[in-house]
Amino acid sequence: MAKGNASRYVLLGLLDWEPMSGYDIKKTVEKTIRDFWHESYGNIYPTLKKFLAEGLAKKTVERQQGRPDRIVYQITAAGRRELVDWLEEPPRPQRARDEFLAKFIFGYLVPRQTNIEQIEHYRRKLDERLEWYREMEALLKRDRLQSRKKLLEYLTLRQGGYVLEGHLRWCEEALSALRDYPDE
Amino acid sequence: MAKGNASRYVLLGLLDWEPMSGYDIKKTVEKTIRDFWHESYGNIYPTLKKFLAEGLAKKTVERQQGRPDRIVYQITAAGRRELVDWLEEPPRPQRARDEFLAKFIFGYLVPRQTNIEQIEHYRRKLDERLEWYREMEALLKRDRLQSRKKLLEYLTLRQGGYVLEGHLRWCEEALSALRDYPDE
DNA sequence: GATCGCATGTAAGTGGTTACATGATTTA
DNA sequence: TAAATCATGTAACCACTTACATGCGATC
Repeated sequence: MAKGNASRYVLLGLLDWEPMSGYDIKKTVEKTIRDFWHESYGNIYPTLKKFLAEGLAKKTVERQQGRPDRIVYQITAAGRRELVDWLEEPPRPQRARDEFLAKFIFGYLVPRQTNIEQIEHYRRKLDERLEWYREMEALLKRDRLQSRKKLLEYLTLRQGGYVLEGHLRWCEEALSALRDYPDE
Repeated sequence: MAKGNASRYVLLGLLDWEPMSGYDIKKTVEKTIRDFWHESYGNIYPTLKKFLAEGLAKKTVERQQGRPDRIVYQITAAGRRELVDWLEEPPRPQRARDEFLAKFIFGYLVPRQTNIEQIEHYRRKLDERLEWYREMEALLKRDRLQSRKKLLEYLTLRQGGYVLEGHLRWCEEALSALRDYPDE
């Protein structure tokens, strides 16, 4: 039975994409899956060390001049087995925590104008994500038929697109409802 | 400056709705905001005790026959001040972690049929949420014009609706793309 | 001369969850 | 008679995050 620790398996999955250093993992997360995942160095480096101890990955050290050594981790057969075990388990029900909505629902305690400003701020963030999304979509759309791996990458991104669209529509609805609402 | 601990302020917010026991808080979360929030007793009870120590809430004990005492917590002026401070701060950027998508994107390591089954499982969960959503929407739609508090409650729910819709559409797209995909 | 990118790591702290303990009452 | 509801709590554990430390080379 796999551990409940999803982060572990995401790191294993990234190493299955290709051998990487801890630093590379951070970059890769921020470039490719940042819409639904994040990792900190404080989590990455200790986890990679555990992989070595458990035989789920092996390392090779790349000496560099004028730079620290790169420690590149490669997934092992045992690592891939653990990853597959986890992949086959049904995902655990998500326990949501949306800080924006939490603030929003208690927003009757602050002026209406504050509610509006917070949605506008939220929308600007969404616009930034949308820009990133469009670039990624253009990139992935082309080779989505190459392999199931590519198709799954593309579809994963697409979910982000649907959700973004939903959020943006909501912003418009919420803004116009609040602007129309009479002052108390 | 408010602490980074959002859970704390959600509990304070719920106590602002009305005085409640820890048990009530759990029920209220599951009935009204479960689409974007969750709480465990192991978090609720210690937090309520801290509120007492910090003067953010006060308690009254309701004796009952044949049942344990109910300890009802009521927010204080100081508690409301802390809550408002938090509400006025811009929400911190969300650090997403979606376990379903994490499993999905590495799904090329398991049979295509597993990918399909996991989406179907996911969609069934969404259908359950949709049912709950429709009931709640009918309830809240009526009195959304009563007060800004009600309007914000309704709008919060609406975001859930937009996101649900997006997820459901995605399921259809992903299922048909995967069903069409040739076996390797 | 400051900051950014490269690159690795750790120690202390945070913000919880899980599992357990208790026990009467009501419902299936 | 088993399980669910009511009701409170704690102790052990977990999965991280934050802040710090190091240090060279390149860019602004």
